[in-house]
Parts: sequence; C-alpha cells; structure tokens
Amino acid sequence: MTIYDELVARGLIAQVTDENEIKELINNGKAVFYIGFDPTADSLHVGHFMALCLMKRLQMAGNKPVALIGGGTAMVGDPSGRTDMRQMMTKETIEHNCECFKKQMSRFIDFSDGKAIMVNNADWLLDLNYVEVLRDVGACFSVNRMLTAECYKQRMEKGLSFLEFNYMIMQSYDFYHLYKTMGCNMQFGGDDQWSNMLGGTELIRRKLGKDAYAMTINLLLNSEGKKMGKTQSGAVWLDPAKTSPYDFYQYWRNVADSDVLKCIRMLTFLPLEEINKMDTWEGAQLNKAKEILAYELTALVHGEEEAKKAEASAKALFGAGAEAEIPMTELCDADFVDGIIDIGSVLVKAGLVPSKSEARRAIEQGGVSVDNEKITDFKAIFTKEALAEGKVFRRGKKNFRKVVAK
RNA sequence: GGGGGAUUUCCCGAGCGGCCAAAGGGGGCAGACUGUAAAUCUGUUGUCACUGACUUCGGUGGUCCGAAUCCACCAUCCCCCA
Repeated sequence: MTIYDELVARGLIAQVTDENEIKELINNGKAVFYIGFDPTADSLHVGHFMALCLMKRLQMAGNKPVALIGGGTAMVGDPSGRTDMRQMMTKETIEHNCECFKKQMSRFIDFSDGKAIMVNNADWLLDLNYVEVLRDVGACFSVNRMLTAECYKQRMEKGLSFLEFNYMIMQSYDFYHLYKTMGCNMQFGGDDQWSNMLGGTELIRRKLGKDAYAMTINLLLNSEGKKMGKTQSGAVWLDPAKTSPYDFYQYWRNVADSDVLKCIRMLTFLPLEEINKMDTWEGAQLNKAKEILAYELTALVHGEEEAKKAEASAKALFGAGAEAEIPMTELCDADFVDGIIDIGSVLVKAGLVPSKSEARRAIEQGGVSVDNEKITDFKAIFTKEALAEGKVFRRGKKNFRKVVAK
C-alpha cells in the first residue's frame, strides 16, 4: 500500500490541488513539504498533533518535512475559522511560544542529519519592506478573488481588519519563499487553511511559472461536527504541565462510540488491518477500542511509561484493581484551622471544584465521596491526622484526587 | 465626516425605575439509567460566613429614598450615506 493510499484509507485527506502529481511525489519520497504552526499558545495541542503525525508518516515514506513556526504570521493572526479578531500577542509572548513549540516538536519529528528542517517565518517576514512587498507580490493578488475565499466570507459580516486580511498574503509569501530557498514543493495544513494555501501555489505560479502543490487534512471533528480536542476548560494540550497524562488519557477514553474508530484511524499508527478488525466491534466491546485509543495516543505523546501509569490509574479508579497513582494534592499546615479543614475547602484546594458554592452544590446533589463513602453533609470536617495517610476525594464519576496532609 | 443601532451573567438572548442574582434557550455540572458511550428523565448553574450578606448588566459621573432600566460624557462594535 502506498503512503498516499494509506492517508486516504485513514480518512486524512480533505482536498488536494493535483491528485496525480501529489501521489507521484509523496509515494516516491520526492516531496519537500511544509506545515505551518502559528505559536498562539505556549504548547501544542491535539490539532497540531494530527499535523505532526502526518509529517511523521510522510517522513517515514522518505519525504522531507519542513516545520514552519509562524513567529511572523502570529504577529498578524489568522482570521480563518474565527468570528472575531484574535487578541494581539506581544513579540515576547510569540518568541516564548516559538521556543515551546520547538521543544515539543523535536519529540515527534526527527530533525537529525537534515532529515527535517525547522524554520521560523519571522526570519524573513519581519524584515520585509512594505512598499517593496506590495509591488513584488501585492500585484499578484486580486482583492475580488480574496474576498470570495471561504475564510473571509464569514468575517465579512462581523468585520475584518486590514491586518488580518493580509494573513493570506503572508502565508502565501512563506510558501513562495520556501519554494525558492529550499525547493519546497508542497504544503500541508488543516482544511481551514485551504484558501491560504492556494494563495501560495498561485503566487508561485505567477512569480515563477512553476507548479507547487497543496493538500489539506480533515479536521478532527466529532459526530456532532464539533472540533475535537477541546474540553470545557480549554484545549487538550500536549504539554504534561498543562494537561496531565492522566487527563489526556481520560479525554480519549471518554470519546463517544461513534468517534472511536475515526480517531484510531486518523491519529494512531496502528496498522490498518488491525483497525479494520476493530471496525466490526459493537456496543460495550467498543470500550476496548477506547482503551486502545487512549493508550496509544498517551504513549505517543507522553511515552509508554506515562501511558501505562494513566491506564493503571484509570483501571484502579473505575474498576476493582490495585491502588494506583492518582493525581495528588498536598495540604500544608496553613490550610488547617485548629488542625481541622472542612470538606468544601478540601475540594477547592484539590481543584475538584472551582468554588465553595460549587462544592456545596455537588455535595447536596450527592456527587461527592471520600474513600468511596458518600458525603452528605456540607459541614463535614477532617482533622490533619485523618488526612495524614491520604484520602481519595471524588466529585462525580470521573474526578478524583488524593489529598494528603503534609 | 454625517445619520442610525447596539453593548446583559460561560454563549445566545429577554428585561415595566422598586416584586432582579436578572425570563427563556444552549452549554456545563451532579443524580437516575448505562459500558468511564449515546439518548432520555430529574436537579443545579455569581460569590461568601448560604432562611442572610456581598459583587455583577461596556466605562465614568449624575438624577432619585431606590438604577440593568432615566440623563451626560467616554470607549468599542455594527449598518446606511460620503
């Protein structure tokens, strides 16, 4: 099976500019392709992870990946898929984020011996001269055409600033620049990037009379059509300090039935034959598939060891099983008043609820237990001695925390 | 530059000067049922010292016994005209 066919079989490919050419290039390891990542936060998240996986797959097939960090484009902000303008980030924040991205990426992609390249578009975009650029590439863009692009359409109602309007041009310039300087002949990206990417191929054609190609990957959507990788409290991050391996594991362990196989297919490196077998699974059997998904992804992102730990914790908490590692919170003397702390405070300190009012509600509704005993009294208290060995506090079915008095 | 409209709690959106912590919906959380799924039903959804108090309706001042509601100025956004 060729790499292209595999990408199709995994449901990754959304749109391509020239299918035959692209097949030819990537199946024979002749593609030098780039994917851009704008450093909008200090950690990569699940959406980026998909792109990184794609890079890895293509790299394994002999193609050369260029990871582009958008230190320059982040100064402008991509309006695609947004209903309002992004908050402008300071230069310092962007630089900091770039560093974080670099570190995380190196874990997935092999940059040794020039097998992959990492670049930052700040290096060429920031020094451009306005008038020169206008004359050089501005002439190649038709405003009429740009306005019909999907990514601007929805913003036509809400308002689109000139700053953001230029994003497409900058991204196009990137592609043009990489084509000239390192023979980068292909760009990948999320499907929401399609129009920005076409801008690049177009520019290359106009300026150089050469063909370059673009391909988008499907965004990871759940069965309700919403982007996956987001929780109520924000994105699912790859940085263990922002989303713990356990929470990361749990996120995938809890996906809906209808989404499991799709996730396994798109995100894991399991062989397709194996995945097709799982496709026949039904009902409660899918739970097994969810465990596999959660384990595989946690292992890819945080390593085998963390994955095993997360899995063990989950099994211990949800089924019978040996005592395992549970996220822990330590209380110090200052947290106790006269050697006593009330249940509400414990729950807040442990991060199980955001406020005492929430704690009260959770308890009133029978959603809190300590060492598997339901708490019904909001006035329940704990002495320091009682917590010396640690107790497992739980809110709802899925939120646990071990609390220990130091 | 001229004219018009908007800004309410996580989101959308209702809101007569007192009965407004503010309708309704969405989302979230908890409970029941389950498979750590979905669907469904129930409860809940500003904070705290919780039969009470405190803080919230773009910002700042003002009128009033009393303001999300009235007035003035400022800010931001949208629409129409130039």
